[in-house]
Amino acid sequence: MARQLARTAPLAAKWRKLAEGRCAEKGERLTPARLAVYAEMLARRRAVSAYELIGLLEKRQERKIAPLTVYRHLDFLIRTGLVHRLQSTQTYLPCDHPDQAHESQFLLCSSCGNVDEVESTGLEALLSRIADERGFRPDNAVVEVKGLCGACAVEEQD
Amino acid sequence: MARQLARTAPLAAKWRKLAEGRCAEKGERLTPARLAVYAEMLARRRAVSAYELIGLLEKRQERKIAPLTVYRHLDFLIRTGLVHRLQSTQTYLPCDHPDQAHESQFLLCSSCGNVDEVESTGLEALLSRIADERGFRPDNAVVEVKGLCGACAVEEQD
DNA sequence: GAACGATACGTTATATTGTATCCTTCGTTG
DNA sequence: CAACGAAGGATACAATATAACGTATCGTTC
Repeated sequence: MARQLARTAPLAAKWRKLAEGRCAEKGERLTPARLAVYAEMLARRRAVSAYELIGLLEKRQERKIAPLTVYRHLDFLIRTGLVHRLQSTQTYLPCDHPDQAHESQFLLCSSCGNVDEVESTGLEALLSRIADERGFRPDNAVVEVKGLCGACAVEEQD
Repeated sequence: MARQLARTAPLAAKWRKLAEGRCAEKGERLTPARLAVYAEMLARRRAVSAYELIGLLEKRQERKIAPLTVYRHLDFLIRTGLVHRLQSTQTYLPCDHPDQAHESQFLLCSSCGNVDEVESTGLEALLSRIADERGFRPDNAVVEVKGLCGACAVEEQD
């Protein structure tokens, strides 16, 4: 197992602490395999598909990894709020707001692929109100805006 | 071709007119095959997956239909605003607001599967503002709220 | 109406994303 | 350490979506 640990992407203490904290809160176990997947995602800091992630992990660990394995780890990471799934691109992104669990909204740049995670309580409130008016009891909301990020919008003007 | 037309789901004049109007606006062609897919979707009036739709069409037309065919028709229907794609369930739903093109938000019931299409200009405005504050130039927004519809929420109380 | 370009359609194969099943391993707890 | 439940692994497969290529159809222009 020491070998496997040695082949995990470097993980800043900040993120490790965060993961430990979340697991403690939710009564989940933070295993090396789970941590390895999280570390790999943090090493990229961008949205990756599940299969991209498999490739990255296989390369780092020099062994085959079954899709199901990664999907289970992703489930875990999403359950604990450490990772978000972007529905409109079927990709996964480590949460960028370590402070506390929350609902997020995302701005996806269709040019450079960058994703900006934002948190608007105003938007959440409005969504709640809209649901409420229709007798709908909301559980969770997917809000993903596609467009051009600031940098790419500027470039395009030229 | 008469055979194929005969095996198209019935399509109320209202929806046919709508499709014709949208095509005229956008310079698209409204072919029998496209209309058949639209009619099939309207006959269900609920969100269906692409492969469900293939099955329905194959049954009605008594012949094999390649996935790509249906995906192309779906592209067309989405382009013309006649159909929405629900990102969080990878399903497709005929638009329920025939008046004019628009951005929609969706309330998806996780119990009965019903989808309520709503249109909130307030929400759109807020999303624009959030994007604008970050220099993001929005193109289109995915807003999909999962939860329990009124009817299912009541049932669950028992 | 013949020729042409653009759009739509069909077929085959394949890529991508995600699950089912079954068994093994690990960690805790008594 | 025995027993139990959670986590991990292997194999197979299901579901969703696209690539590449050729053919047919439509609309225009001559």
